[in-house]
Amino acid sequence: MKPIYALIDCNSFFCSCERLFRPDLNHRPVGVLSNNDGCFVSRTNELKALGVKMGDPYFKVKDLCQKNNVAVFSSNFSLYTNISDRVMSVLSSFAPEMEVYSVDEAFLNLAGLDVDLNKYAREIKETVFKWTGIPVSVGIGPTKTLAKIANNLGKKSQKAQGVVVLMNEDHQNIALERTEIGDIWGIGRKNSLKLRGLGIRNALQFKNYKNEKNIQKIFTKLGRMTQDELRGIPCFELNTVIEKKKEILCSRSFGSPVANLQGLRESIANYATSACEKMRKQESACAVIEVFCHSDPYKVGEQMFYGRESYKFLTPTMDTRRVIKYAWKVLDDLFRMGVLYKKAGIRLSSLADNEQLQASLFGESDDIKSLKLMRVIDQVNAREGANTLRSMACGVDNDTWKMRRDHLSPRFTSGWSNLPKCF
DNA sequence: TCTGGGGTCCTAGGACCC
DNA sequence: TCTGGGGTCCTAGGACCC
Repeated sequence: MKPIYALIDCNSFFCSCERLFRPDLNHRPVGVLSNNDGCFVSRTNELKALGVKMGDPYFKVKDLCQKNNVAVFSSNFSLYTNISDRVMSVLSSFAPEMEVYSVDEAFLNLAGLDVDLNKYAREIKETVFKWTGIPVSVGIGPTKTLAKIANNLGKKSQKAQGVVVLMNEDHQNIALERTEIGDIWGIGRKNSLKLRGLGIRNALQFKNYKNEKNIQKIFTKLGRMTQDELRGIPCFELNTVIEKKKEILCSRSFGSPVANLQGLRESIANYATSACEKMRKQESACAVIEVFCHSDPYKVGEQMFYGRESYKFLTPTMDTRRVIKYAWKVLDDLFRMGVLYKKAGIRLSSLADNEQLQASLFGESDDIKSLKLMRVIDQVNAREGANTLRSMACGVDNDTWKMRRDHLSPRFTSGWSNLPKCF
């Protein structure tokens, strides 16, 4: 049976989450900042109308925001994932198959359902809003890429009211003509420039471009598949099983620059700790770690320093202590006196299922005791709160490298003391 | 003063093997 | 002296996504 994809996308998701607990913000422009209060990662329509773009650094538009009474928030991911779970749970009742594509998007396969697609899409939208308070848009098409395009149009068009169905080719062609080449899912900045070089400006022209070999050559297999998807030929399937991550990365920019090795070591120990926690949660162990640190790439007139190096374990490990120990060795090699570091991070890769753990004849390996210890630490931290138990390597009371979150909303859904009060 | 973080996939090219 | 060629695996780097 041919698939019928519905893409459901939450409107201005992070902002909508903030508004849930602050209905007074419903008609005010709202924006949510990235970590470190760096740049905008979510904007409501009112904020977009003021000309603030995705990724705009906050400091550049601070005045504009103040003048226009914009409500600005630091990102509060525990709140957003909590709300996301609720939205996904509602969505899952509308089709037998669902792929959670990101924190604010999901694909459903509606094939085989005996419904009027337009009506059903509206029902999905209204139900999610009624049960969670989050506004969503729904786009429907025979391929994921067309569903994405339908969804985008639904968001933009007043008439559509957040719902667009693109199941017949005439409608598809009209939609594709209105879609700029860079707005197609999978066509980014670089590739849209190259396509413009071929005289292709919108999605319809891309669909009708006949030299497929050329497309394959310039834009690789993914570009070719995207072209077929525009033609209604499904190339990307629904991924209904949640797969284990193939690599786990944890990195942060520092609140203020770090010049000493101790500060870097503490930050890396913290990032390693949270990366390892994630890794154990999916029952994996890593064979390779990579540590990186660099200075501020935006500082003009200063030499940019970028260091990265990896370490390969003889046997995969899931022991935070072992990861920190070798991450520090790598870091000590990377460290240069006199560099002002702006960001550091660690990547765990070559992840294997932890059942495959085996003792090494040479060197260290995880033993039963260390596995048990890690389990206990994870359990305690799950119950008592993150970082209740942690390595001394993570440091105490050293705030220099920590990130800034000056506009954080209360933890409405994850801290009793922050429950909204009604009196 | 102030510019995010966490992922995936694809390809090219080198190393290595027979 | 003559110095192949195909397959596989790994890695780095690029591009993309949200």
